[in-house]
Parts: sequence; structure tokens; C-alpha cells
Amino acid sequence: MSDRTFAATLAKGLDVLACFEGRTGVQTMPEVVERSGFDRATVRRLCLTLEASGYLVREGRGFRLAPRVLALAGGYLADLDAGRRVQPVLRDAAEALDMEVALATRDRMQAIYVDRAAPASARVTLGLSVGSTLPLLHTAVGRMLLARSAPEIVEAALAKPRVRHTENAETDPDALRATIETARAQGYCIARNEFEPGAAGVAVPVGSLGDRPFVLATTATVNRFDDPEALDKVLDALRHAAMVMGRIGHRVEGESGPD
Amino acid sequence: MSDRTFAATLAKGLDVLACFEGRTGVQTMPEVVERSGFDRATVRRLCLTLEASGYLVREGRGFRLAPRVLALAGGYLADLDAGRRVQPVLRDAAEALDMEVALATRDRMQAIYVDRAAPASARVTLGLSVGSTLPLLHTAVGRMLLARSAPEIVEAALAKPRVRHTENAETDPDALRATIETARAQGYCIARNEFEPGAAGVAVPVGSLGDRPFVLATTATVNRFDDPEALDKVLDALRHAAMVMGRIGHRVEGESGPD
DNA sequence: GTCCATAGTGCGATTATCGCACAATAGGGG
DNA sequence: CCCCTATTGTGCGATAATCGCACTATGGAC
Repeated sequence: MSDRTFAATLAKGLDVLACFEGRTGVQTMPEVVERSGFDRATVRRLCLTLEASGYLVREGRGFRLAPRVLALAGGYLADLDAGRRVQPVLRDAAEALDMEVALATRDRMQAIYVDRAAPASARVTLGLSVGSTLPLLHTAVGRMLLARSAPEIVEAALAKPRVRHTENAETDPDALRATIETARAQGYCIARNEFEPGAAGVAVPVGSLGDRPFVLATTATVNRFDDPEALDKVLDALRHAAMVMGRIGHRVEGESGPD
Repeated sequence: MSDRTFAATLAKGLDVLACFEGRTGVQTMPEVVERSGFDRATVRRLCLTLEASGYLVREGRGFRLAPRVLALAGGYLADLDAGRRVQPVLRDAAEALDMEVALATRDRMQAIYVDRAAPASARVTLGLSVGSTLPLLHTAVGRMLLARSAPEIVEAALAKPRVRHTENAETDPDALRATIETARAQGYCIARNEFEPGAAGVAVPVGSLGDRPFVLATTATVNRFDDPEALDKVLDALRHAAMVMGRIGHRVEGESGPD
């Protein structure tokens, strides 16, 4: 059926491209066929096109994402003016707290890191970077994002088949709803031991771009936030950073045009 | 003409998506029509599909890149294991030198930042972030990349219409070839005042992924590298970082499969 | 209200795309 | 060495996706 508002081939191509997220190493065509469910000939055509367009590179008998995809992310970050408006703030906060600090938003049913900073002393815990994704339900970032999302998003998140990342992950929908409600009410969210054992996260809101909420978050070992004073210090720093960063995406009127 | 190895619609869609790189703010459909050269109906169809697939978001009468594009970049970075293998090294080097340090590679005819780190004390100069692009000819990063690229790439770069970013930018092809050759010979590259007045950059090689070279680079004010000893210190730090980082993309055999 | 820029639709012609069946190639094991 | 299988590449007809023109609708500016 022909549809004037939808280019099926493009959508399929993007699906194929998405098959390369999350999997490290090269992917062979049979693997992509398996994951995408498309016909072998179709996958071949799409992969070759993606290669010709620079988004994939051939390596041996398989394909791999090309640095071209970074350019798209660069466009998004440039739009936020991340280099100037986000990075310095994250760095200052990270250094002040001696903890990793990240800016995140929501992409579909996941939280996604937009940018991050960490002091040299910070221990590498999860190895997250720009574009890394986290679950919405079992992280402070995710819950804070949900707290600022439309109810149908929250319900959709709760409806999805839940994966327990740790023993301590809360799985009861009502309890989760309550956590999210609390986050909304108190203006911050904290989660311990639910995504990664021994790790805890804190998140606070930072404006939004369109209807996309953003949050500032930090991660540390669980005990780091036990002392209320320590937690306050972290919250203060994050909120200060949030204030400095201002309303993300709020560019000065009329300066969107010039290069 | 039908082509079994090329999906025209996908390629066009990607072209449309690429129209959103580099431009900040929203783009209206007429603007995209202008830039892409496609028919209005085609652009509409492709934009709507990109929106449906989550790569664009509507905002008022225009479109904007969605955080979805970050997920692709995240896939690329995860493949490099950037969070664990790259970030800590960049951070250590940045702190040791008290300068911004970045990992870059080549995307088409541009240098592109893969990742970066900067100490809190570093002043924001250019506002670059992951996915930011730089010219190949007039930056240290670019020249070091060219020094490690196939001759035809170098010639293509030289053939492109050159833009002078500053008064001091070298424009003579032979002189540029010589600079690149020098970079290859001495194993590092330095450029001053050619891209941004008052700024200088230094770059050293760091292995490669497939046939894609990577470089480590740092930026500072011009006088920072005047003293040979200071330059040596910077080079040492960068080379040390390069060594620690090891051969990028060289994963341990057999660990590409498991999640 | 008119005017202009932008957005959305109908539809016929074209041809890109699909997906099967077949051929070629490449490893790997016996 | 040869066979067996997994993968890759190709021919081709049927299908319907895509194109692009012309027309209509919307909506903000004045």
C-alpha cells in the first residue's frame, strides 16, 4: 500500500542501522537478517547503501558503524551548544563533587546520556559515554525523567517487560509509580543498588527542549549518599549546575540562523 | 534504473538527515528542500518518516534532530569501549597537562572528535564536543590524520575548495603537502594560528580501526608550545596516553559476541 | 479582508523495491 | 582431496512504493 507520509525503504534502512547499536564488533549480513527480519536481498541492498553513504564500513565479512554517526550526534550537541553551555558546567560540578556528572534525556523507552564529565580521580564504574543508554525504571536518571514525562510514557515504561539488573531492583509497578511521584514532588531522585550493585545515583531536573525533559545526574558508591549532609551537598551542587545551565535549548531569540 | 545494490530512498533520507548537521535551531521543510534539492513532496515524506523513526522531532513548523541520533553515536563509542578505554586516558592526560585532550578520526573530508576531556580549569575556546568537525588541512589533528591516510585522500583534501579560517592559514598545496609529510616523518603535528587566531594544536597518532587512523590532540594558546621543553612535555604526555590507550578497536579475540 | 508562504492531497506514470530461485564462492571436516 | 554447508552474489518478473505535478487548505502579516 502506498503511503504519502511514509518512506518504507528509509525506515527499513534505519532499522538496519539500529541493529548495529548495542552490539560490539562487526555484524555479518546473516546476523542482520536475523535481527531485522528482512529478506536477505533487502538487507544486502540496505547495508550496501549505508556503506556507500558512509554510515557503515565493511570489515572482513561484516559491517561496523562508521564515525559518520558521530557527526549526527555532533549536530545534536551543537544545537544544544553543548561545548559551551553544557561541558563547562558539568566539569565544574564534577570537580566540585569529585564525582561523575552527566546530562541525560529520554530516547524512546530509555534514558540516554547527552554529555558527561568526570574528574580524573573518579573510578570508572560503568564505562558510560555520550549516547549510552540506561533503563528508565531502575535508575535515578530514568525515574527523574519519567517524573517529568507524560503519564502515558510512565505507563508504557511500566508495561514493558522488566529486566531486573540486580537483586534489589524494585519491580512492583505501584512501588515504582510511587518512587516516580516522590521524585516529582521533592524535585530530585535517588536510587541505590537497583541497576548496578554497590552503585547509587542522584538526579535533578534541568529544563527541557520542546517536550523532552533533561536531568543532571551523578553516580557514586552507595554509601556516598547515606549521610544527609553529603546528600545535600550533592543536591546543592547539581541544582547549582542546573541553574547555571539554564533552560537547555533556550537560545537567544534570533540567533538560530547565522552560522 | 533499478539497482540491486543501492536503495535510493534510504540514501535520500540520509541526505535529508544530514541537512540537520551543522545548522542549529529548527529547519523548516522549505529550507530542507532548498538544501537537499529534492522535490517538496519527497522531502515531506522523508522528514515525516525520520520523525516517525525518532530521528527528528517536530517543533513548531520545523524539525530538529532528536536525541535518537545520540544512540547511534553511543553504539560507535561502545564498540570502541570509549567509556572504559578512552575516557580515563583522556582525563588523565588532560589533567596532567591542564589542557583539553581529544581523540579524533576522519569522517569523509573532515576531522571529527570521537571523545574529549578537559580539566575544569581549561577555558572554553572553541566549544567542541563529541562529533564536532574540524578541517583536515588547517589543523594539527587534520594534518596528522592526513599523514596517516592514503595518498588519494590527501590529494582529495588538497583539491577541495579551501576556506581560509584565519590570515595565517597556509593555502599553498605544496607547502601543505610538506607539512603533512613532516608530520608523518616526525610522528607528530603542530599547527598555530591557522584555524583560530591565537590557538595552536598538537596531535600524535594512536593506532587505527580498520583503515581509519586515530589521533590524540590537544589545544592551547599559541605561546604554550613555544618553549621546546614545554612542547616535549606535551608530546610525552600525549604519546604516553596513546600507548596506554593501545591499539584502538583491538578487542580481545573472541569477546565480540557476548553481550 | 487579501496576499503570500507553507502545508497537505489526488493521482497517474514510472521504476525502485521485493523476494524467490539459481549460481558462485569460501571455509572446514573428514 | 572432496564434499558439505554457510555465505555471497545475480536474474528477473510481479508488485506497489515512490515521484512529482497540479490542486487545495491553512495561517500569519498587514
